[in-house]
Amino acid sequence: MDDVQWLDEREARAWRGLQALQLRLTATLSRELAADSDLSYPDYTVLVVLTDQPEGRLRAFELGHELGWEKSRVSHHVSRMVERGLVRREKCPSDQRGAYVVVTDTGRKAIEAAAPGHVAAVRRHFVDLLTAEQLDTLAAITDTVLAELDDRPAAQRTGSDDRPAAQHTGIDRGGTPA
Amino acid sequence: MDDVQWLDEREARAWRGLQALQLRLTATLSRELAADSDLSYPDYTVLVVLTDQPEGRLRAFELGHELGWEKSRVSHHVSRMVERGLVRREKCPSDQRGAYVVVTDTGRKAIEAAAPGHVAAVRRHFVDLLTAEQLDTLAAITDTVLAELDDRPAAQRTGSDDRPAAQHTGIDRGGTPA
DNA sequence: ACAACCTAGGTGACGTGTCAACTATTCCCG
DNA sequence: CGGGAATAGTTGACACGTCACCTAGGTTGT
Repeated sequence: MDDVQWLDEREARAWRGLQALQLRLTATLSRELAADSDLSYPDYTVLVVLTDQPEGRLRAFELGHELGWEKSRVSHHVSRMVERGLVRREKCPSDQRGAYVVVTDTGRKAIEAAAPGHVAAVRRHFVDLLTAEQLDTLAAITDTVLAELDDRPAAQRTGSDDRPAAQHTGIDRGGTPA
Repeated sequence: MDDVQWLDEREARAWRGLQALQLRLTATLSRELAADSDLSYPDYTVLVVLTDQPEGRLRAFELGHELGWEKSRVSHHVSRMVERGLVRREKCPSDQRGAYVVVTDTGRKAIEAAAPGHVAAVRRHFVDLLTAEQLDTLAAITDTVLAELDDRPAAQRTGSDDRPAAQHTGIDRGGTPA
């Protein structure tokens, strides 16, 4: 039974590194975000997507699609955010099943206050440490892997099966923060 | 107040990609692992580290150190694994505060059964999709970023502050599974 | 029109993680 | 030796995520 192809040294280094990176980097970023704002990291990503919309609103399934979240995760997290006044739900006139998630003024203020610090943290701990070539290679890697994952639909994700697009920390320079 | 350095296109692509990758890849791997074994992904990583030890045992803080986990996470997770018979706790004779975490026969059988499939999944969804150059670049990236994170100790981690080493899926070819 | 099916969303239970606080031991230094 | 500081580990409260399941509303085909 032992014709298993274990990872060789090069493969293991990359794989272990990726896992450690994920663990430590997201922990650090979410801790720093929590320390100087009232937002958790998931809160932040939701608000980024919503404030990117012209009306500050999105159907729940579209939000889930942007974030790559399952619908139940969207629902649970939106409920928590509603309790804290960051977003509110509105019913959808054209589809009686539907629900809009709308950013409130409180939510807008919160992300505007948090964004500069968070982007700085992303730079400090990640982006600014890498060369342009490394960034491009990383993007190529993620494209490859995500493309393969999208072939196999992978359980109940909201929306159809192209990969999530948002989750940024603010792309454009000089627009609204996030 | 708007002298914030937002991310440019190249930076945003890499950063978004990394986040999406992390989300989708870990979700897929842990779902597949759960589907064809009785182990969660955290269970698996704990058992990998323990079964790498000659005696199948490690002090709790060493385990946390290997995994990059905080001590309370170690404690909580070990408690859950004890309930399911995968590991047990033993007291440490040389340090009265201490506790060993020891893999049980059940635990050993579980990881031996799970490892081949999991390694195959890591290959299928990740390692085998990338070139040697991409793997090396990725390892370089993670080394750089983790080195920076280790400078700023980052809250209560178990043990000292060099970065976690294990979390592999089996490095050597032909050794024990894991 | 009607049944079968699909889609949008919510819910409850439960596993997972973090933080803060606490106990118990050990270390270290005057 | 004695007392403060560091270390090892646990615990409880709570945020986060997933799964399985449920409801209700739309869609499609005959």
